[in-house]
Amino acid sequence: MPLDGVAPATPSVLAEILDGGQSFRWSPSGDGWRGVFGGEAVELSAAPDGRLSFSCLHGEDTTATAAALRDYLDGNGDPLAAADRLPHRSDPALAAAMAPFPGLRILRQPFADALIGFICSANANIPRIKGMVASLAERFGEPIAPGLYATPTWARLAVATDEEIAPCKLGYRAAFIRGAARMLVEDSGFEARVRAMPSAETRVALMTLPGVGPKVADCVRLFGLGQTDGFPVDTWIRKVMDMRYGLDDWTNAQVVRFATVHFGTEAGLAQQFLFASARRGL
DNA sequence: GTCCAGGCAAGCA
DNA sequence: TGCTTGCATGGA
Repeated sequence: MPLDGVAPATPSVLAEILDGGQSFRWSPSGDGWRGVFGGEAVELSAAPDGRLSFSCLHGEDTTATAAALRDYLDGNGDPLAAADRLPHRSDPALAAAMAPFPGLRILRQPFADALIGFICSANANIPRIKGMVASLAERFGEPIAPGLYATPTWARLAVATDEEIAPCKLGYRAAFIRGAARMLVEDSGFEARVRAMPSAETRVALMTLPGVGPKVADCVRLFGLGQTDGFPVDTWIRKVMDMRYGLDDWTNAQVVRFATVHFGTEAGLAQQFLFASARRGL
């Protein structure tokens, strides 16, 4: 059925939104996508003109799923207006990166989805991250539709045994996931507290979790907490900033500061345009 | 077989 | 504060 109240996205832009490295929970299905966020499982597709439609893969209450999906896709935001607030008029490299992806937006993922995904992301490529996240969900999450499993709870992950978690092939990330889960179970107010913090404090607080350094903290801020000024610097962004902005001899911390000043409150969206563009070799 | 991957933590200068 | 190294493993 139609998904109202969400800015349009062409099929190629929808693909970049869902499967471009923000979330690791979507896979191609027919002419659209099938995926999970939190405890929702849906199919989602875009018409050539950008109109979105979806179907709920579980339960009866399609209205609640539509509302959740609208929020996930930033239905209250205006991606074109947000993009226009970026300094594309004076920044040709940014303008070139933006052109292929009109309507690209930052997903508003559940905190746990972002934290689990990006702890797993350390030193792994996107296909592998998707495998790790799917494996964790299948093993520790509740089944919600055929072949689809909800994001595991912290409580369940906190008590995962070595034997249980080994088949997920997380490598050294297994200790990070379990350690973070234990901290979040121990401190049940953590998420609400960091949500109420200013960006800089949120970043420091997130970095107290095992497996969360500056880059993962910025990913969680941006994708899981709606802090749009987050500017994660990974290997791809590092290359872009070196080549296009001449920052070769800057540290990552300096690059983050540059991006915050140059791109402003929508720095995260700029980052996503640059990331998408770089990864496609544009 | 080699290189790389949406890095982090620990050790050290 | 900033640099170096080790880390588990699979994808390309």
